Amino acid sequence: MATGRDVADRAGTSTAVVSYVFNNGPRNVAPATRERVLKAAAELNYQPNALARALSFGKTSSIGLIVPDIANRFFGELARALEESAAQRGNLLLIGDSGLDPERERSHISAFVERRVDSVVLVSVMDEPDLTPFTRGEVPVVTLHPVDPGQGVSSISIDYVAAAETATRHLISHGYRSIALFNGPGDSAGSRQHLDGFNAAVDSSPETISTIHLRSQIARGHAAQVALDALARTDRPRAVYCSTDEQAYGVLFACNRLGLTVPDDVAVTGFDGTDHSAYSMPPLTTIRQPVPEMAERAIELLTAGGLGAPVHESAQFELVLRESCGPHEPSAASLNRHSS
Amino acid sequence: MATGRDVADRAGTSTAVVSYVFNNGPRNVAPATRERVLKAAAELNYQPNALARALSFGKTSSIGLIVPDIANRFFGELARALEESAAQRGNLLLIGDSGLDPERERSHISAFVERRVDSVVLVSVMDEPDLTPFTRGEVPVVTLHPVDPGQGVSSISIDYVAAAETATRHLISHGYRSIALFNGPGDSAGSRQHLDGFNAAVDSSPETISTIHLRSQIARGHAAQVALDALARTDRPRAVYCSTDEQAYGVLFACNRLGLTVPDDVAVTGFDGTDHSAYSMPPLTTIRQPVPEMAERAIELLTAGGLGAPVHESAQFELVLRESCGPHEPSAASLNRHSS
DNA sequence: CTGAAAGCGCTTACAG
DNA sequence: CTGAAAGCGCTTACAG
Repeated sequence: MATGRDVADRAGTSTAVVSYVFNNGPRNVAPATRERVLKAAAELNYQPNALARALSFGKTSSIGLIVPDIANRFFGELARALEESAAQRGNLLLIGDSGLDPERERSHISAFVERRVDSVVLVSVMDEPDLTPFTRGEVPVVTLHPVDPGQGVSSISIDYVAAAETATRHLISHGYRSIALFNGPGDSAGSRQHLDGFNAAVDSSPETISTIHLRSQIARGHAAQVALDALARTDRPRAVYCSTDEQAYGVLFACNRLGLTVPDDVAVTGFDGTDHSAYSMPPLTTIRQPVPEMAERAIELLTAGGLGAPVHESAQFELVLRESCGPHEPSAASLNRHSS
Repeated sequence: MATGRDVADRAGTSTAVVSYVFNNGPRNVAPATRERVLKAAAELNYQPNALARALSFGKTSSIGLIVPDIANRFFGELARALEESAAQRGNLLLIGDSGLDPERERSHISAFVERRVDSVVLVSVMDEPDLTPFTRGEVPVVTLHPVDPGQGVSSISIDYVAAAETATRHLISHGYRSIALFNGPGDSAGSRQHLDGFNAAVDSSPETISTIHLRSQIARGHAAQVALDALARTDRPRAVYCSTDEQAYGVLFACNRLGLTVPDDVAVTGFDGTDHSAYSMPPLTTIRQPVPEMAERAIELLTAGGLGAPVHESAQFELVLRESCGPHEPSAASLNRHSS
């Protein structure tokens, strides 16, 4: 591939001038010279080497994104939004998929710092990811979930506990007295937050609510299996709070297989609120995370320059009322928006 | 951040030696010296700069992937599979999302060649993407859809026409005589292939089949809208062949809204066959693309070294029989991936 | 086994 | 307005 040297030679000038014209600065170039350079570059199909540029310039104009599972719609929508916001500021978004594997996440973290991305957006698969490669590499990061303030990185996230409580309360307000918490796998910080919010709603209810706890992987198929078992029992719950939309789809599927009608036999709520939640059968009542806003804000923080003191911002979730919980009153709809 | 120079100084040696120990070659290093280097590196949190490394080494060990829409499950699964295959060979997969925008695709293409990825996997949003940046940058590329052989790049893809014909034939074999082709937007090469396969099946049928042509964006919501209009009519088709699973989900949703039962009132086939197709209501009969195999093969070609003559390989699709077309015979059922 | 030096392809003060 | 030169942080023949 042609280099700046080749272009300079052909244009009868120096590499400095080639650089000046390709960067519109920092020095002026005589119009005639600029023409010659452009012409030579075109003839040689010159494509500046971004590696060399970044090395001497000290910036790669790229932002890394690490997500647990890129095939999950929520992260797909997130990547799309981030990419858009990054592109608007002239940054390239590099997406790394951990495939739900901590080891792969770690390897992406070091790959990104070694490649000197300017900053990174992280959604970790771990409770306490090792962020030191970032901090000692001085690369600013914002996580999109709560993070220990001692880690020295920023975060933007909704209040999961409050959101879980809101959704559970909604179920209770429908009169359901037997509710399942359908949580994620393992004992992660995330699943604890769902549990806390769920319990808060149950405990503060004047009525007695009977609860059961179910868990499954996030994958739809696995959730369906677990739901199939749990809902086949005669003492099945009247409603189920799901910690992700994916799991809710699995529950919906299981109900359908068992001949159970949603919401008449079983009510269901989801969590995340990607646009597909409007097209499930029935459409899903769910907690919507404000993905575009979170993405925009994350990129804003990251491109604002320097790593100032870490900030921890909270984003507003929204309980989106649809059909999976039963009919709701018009007034209830507006009441339930923007809680917390 | 610490550099190799810093490490060398602290270890009382040269940068060459630092390089030798971090790369295990190409020269040997005395055990004692290696220890000192490792120790110094650890103390300084040394992270080799991959930019500089790539610049002098002439390889970035990274593969670019460009997809039309990363939020689409099919591309999500593809990215996951590619990432896996790439990682196994010590390569980082960089994912670029075009967001269905030709301009963004172009910008990713140049971004990737400027950053000197070693090779790229492309799924274009265009019929005839401009591949010259790749060819003149000498970066090997494989597209995952048919491509003009004159372009000088490789491709791996299923035979869309044959697949479309297979699915349509299946619909006809169920006895449906009024079939809609639910195609993608615009007059792309892709939609023409679906049309050709569809027509081939219809034309070769001994029975007369009445057909109508519908089109929508790939997005589920848009497909649902179009289906809602088309299926509300009294002369609605008895079956609909969809060019993607996403559109099929939209059709399923529309049927549900209209009180139509699938497959009793309307039969539906999808295309792509991501794992979610097993969990729609009802589970979707669809054409499955062998994503893991295609991904593995693509990475294999790309990492085999050098850009030999472009190859054009065809992958095997599979008609996965489920419930959205009506009951099928046991013999056919052996193809059924999911049973309930 | 180890080091000084050139080179990868850019950018940018510094002189002219 | 333009060029020679140093520097970004590595790797790797080439000498010792």
